[in-house]
Amino acid sequence: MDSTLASPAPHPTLTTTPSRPVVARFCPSPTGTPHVGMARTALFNWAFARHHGGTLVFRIEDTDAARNTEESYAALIEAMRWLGMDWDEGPLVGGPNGPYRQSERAGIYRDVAARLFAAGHLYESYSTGDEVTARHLAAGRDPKLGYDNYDRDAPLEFVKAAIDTGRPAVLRLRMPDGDHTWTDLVRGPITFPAGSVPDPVMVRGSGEPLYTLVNPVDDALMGITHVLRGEDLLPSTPRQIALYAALSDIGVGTGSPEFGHLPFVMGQGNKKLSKRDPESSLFHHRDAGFIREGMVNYLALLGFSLGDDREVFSPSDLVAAFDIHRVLPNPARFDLKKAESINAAHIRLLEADDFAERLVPYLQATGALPAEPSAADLERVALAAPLVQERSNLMVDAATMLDFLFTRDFAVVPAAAAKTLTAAAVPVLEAAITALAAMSEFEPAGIETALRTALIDTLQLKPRVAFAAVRVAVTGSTVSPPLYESLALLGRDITLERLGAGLALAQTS
RNA sequence: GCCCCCAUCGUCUAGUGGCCUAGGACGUCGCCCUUUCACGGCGGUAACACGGGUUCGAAUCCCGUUGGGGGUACCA
Repeated sequence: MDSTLASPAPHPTLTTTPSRPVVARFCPSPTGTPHVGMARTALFNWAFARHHGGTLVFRIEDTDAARNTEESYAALIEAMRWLGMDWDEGPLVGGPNGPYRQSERAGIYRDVAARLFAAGHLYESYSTGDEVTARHLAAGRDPKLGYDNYDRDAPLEFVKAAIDTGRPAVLRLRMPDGDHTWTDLVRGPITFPAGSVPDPVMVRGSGEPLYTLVNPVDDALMGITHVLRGEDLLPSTPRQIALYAALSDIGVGTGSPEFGHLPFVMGQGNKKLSKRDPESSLFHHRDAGFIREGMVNYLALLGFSLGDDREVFSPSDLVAAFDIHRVLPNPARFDLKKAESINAAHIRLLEADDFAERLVPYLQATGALPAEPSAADLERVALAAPLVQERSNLMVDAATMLDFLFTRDFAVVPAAAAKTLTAAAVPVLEAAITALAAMSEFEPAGIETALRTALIDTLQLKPRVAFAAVRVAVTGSTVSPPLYESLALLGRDITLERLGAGLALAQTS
């Protein structure tokens, strides 16, 4: 479904610097299970890099040893692979600027921090939060104001007293004077007024570097040209830009990348999709039956559109059309209904054998298929899959509808039995059994003829009444794939057996 | 409190001053097709937050208000 798209005019900064190839990055922290908002951020970086023929760096920000786990690191990789997003530098593939896990880069940060300090960009700060507040109060300022930059030129006695008590110093970045301004790729010009950004802490008293230092240092060292990230990081941009300038000054990197702040992905109400919410879990949706094309497509629609009225598109369509300047600045709600509808469209687009193949794990998850299905099992899946491909929004819908064909402990859904397998169904099932038992060859067209003759013509029943009883008795549910094909696939023996059991149920109702 | 961001149908969006009595999709409602469920088809419902400007003309530009969100850490 690739198609040629009229490309909108590229942004000036992207066309006037062709000598600077795009290097984007995706740098999650391995905490918890992959989040749909995180996946959307990864997707936009991936699409951006691929659209511009650039490089995608995948970096793991695991400096917080207390919160990071190997398990979620593995989940991150799995998520990227499932969605089909490849990377040019990072875990598993390596690259010229490794290592790509921050936990393995401690020496680099120590070195850079020392040089920044030596050059005067970082300074030692001894003030505690209480002291800062006390100074604000004494000066008649709002005590909620942030750090007051006091230690830039703290009196010698203050410093000596602090050292005497054994209090360690943190290292702060000396922010430049004047307004802090940049042109955001999705929001346009943004300005933080002079004095509104206090000198931020870069290195803890313990000597450990903070995210505020580590993230820009790696971006500089890895040659990142474009940073696309969540809008929660927007207020931290001024201090990052200041850091890039300081880094550039000591010979690390070549200045600031461009920034684009992506809108939040919201849940119900006006809240960010929380990590506690199952709807936020990428794998939850995969297990529920989203296919990667559907998930990628829906995620792309959260803040982006092609501009025409086309909403169903492939990952390669996305790459071809992606334009960071078309990304909307306002938050988008994750709407499961819409997501499922997009997913359904992609399921229908699948080749029949591809769909059958992807169905296997879902049939295994329900227990319909064994862990190692036989060739006959797979053959049966291939024959049955086309019956449900068009009627499934999610892969589990398909697996659920097909369960009656595979299950060994068949049982009619109680609600369906109560509704359909009543006394009125007795003559219907009796006639169906007689008609089907008399058939010579058990195939769909013949089954249709036999049932229509016996039930519609002879018993003078409405089709919806006649077939409902047969459907429930044989498939266990009022909802099923097309009836004649289903019976044929099940085979005559099992069909008659289930009709007999259904008849017994109806007689005792 | 202070700083920043955001604002078109319930939801995602199209829309970059006239093509807009605002288009599409999801949802929802009704009808058609139909052995169930889907698919498909037809039709309905429903929005430019508010107030001022600028302009011959504003959903589109500017200002303000209101509302929502984020930040304000020796978390990331």
